[in-house]
Amino acid sequence: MQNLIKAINHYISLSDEDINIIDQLFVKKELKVNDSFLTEGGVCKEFAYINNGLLRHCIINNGEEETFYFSTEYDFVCDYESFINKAISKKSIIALEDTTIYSISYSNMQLFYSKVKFGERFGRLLLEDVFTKAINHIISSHTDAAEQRYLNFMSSFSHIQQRIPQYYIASFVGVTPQSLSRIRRQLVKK
Amino acid sequence: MQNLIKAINHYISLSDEDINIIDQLFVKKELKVNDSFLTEGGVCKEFAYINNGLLRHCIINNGEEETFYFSTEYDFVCDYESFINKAISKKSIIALEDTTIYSISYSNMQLFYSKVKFGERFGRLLLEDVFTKAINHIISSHTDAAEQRYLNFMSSFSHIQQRIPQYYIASFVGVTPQSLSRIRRQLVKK
DNA sequence: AAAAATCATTACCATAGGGTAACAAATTAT
DNA sequence: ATAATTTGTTACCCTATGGTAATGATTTTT
Repeated sequence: MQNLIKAINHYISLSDEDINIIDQLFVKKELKVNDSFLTEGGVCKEFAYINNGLLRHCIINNGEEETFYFSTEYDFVCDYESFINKAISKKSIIALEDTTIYSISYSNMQLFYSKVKFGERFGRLLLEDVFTKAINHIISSHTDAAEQRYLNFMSSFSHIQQRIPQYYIASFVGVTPQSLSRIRRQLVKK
Repeated sequence: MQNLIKAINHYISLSDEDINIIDQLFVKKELKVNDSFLTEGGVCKEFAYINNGLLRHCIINNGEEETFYFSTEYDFVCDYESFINKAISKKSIIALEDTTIYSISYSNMQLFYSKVKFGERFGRLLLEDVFTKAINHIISSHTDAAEQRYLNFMSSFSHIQQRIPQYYIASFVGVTPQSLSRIRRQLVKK
């Protein structure tokens, strides 16, 4: 729970009372490899902090599963669209490694916003961060060719890059594993 | 100012006092065609609501200008990354039409968050909306071929589609104007 | 350890989209 | 109205990436 407190504290300052509240609202959960945090067709019922482990966000398109994001230790994870609107999600979030999370339900999250002194501000600041990353991701995928997108991935996710199989990286980069392999070969040449 | 109040009121309920505050914090501004709301290399010093008009978000890459978003009447507009961190922006936001905005400075925005009763919540809820759209955009550009991305554009921006030149649409879709022309021809055939 | 399964690489051909250029259509300026 | 400029379309060739298949390499299972 220490890490979670630290992560929230990064955005807002927490009183002892706030910490107590957080302690009561979040629940520790364990995911084994291949367990789902969220499954396509269900509703995302929790917002979570990853204490350790690695998750993969994917979506099925024309029967093809595409990986579009990775979340790892010290990240917050959620399908906001589904969580916020209690809407059916098209996404799945699946453990690539055994993962420990601190999870909070929707209703508890609302309590967090109202009871923690700067709770709303935390929500806003966290979203500002993730939104900013999302925009940069959009621009990169708009602007950059596959090789550069791969390099972008390698620098954005340098800390977890060795823990992810090539074919998921290929999917994230938006190419086939064959193309990624070719791109990697060309990069070695240089 | 009526429209702005309505737009904020969509997310949070506003007291008369709140409305008074908003009235004092936002400033009406006019942009002529080709005027910039934000210029590359500068800092985004304002967050704004578009009362009427049309803006184009772009970024320069290898000397090539790429359009990656459009904002129009009833939208909020800002380069969050720059605004929040007072950081140099790589983006420009330029008027495609004469545009009227209600603008608020960074420091006034902080006053908004603290003085308007549910100000922080407004910030969070608005970001939840824009973030959700961003994610869907990422997934679409990840998943869909050019023709489908064009169709997605046509449905997401159906209300303003006729007001935007083809070459900006092509850029948004991520193809050359020649390719877009080809795609459009093929769609007509069908 | 051997066999099976999974993952990564390479090769070959097919195709979507880029680049250049020419032209056509539409808009703007004179 | 005419000329000039800007925007959109078409054609041609080229390149990056996809798809299929075969082969190696690695990991997992027995």
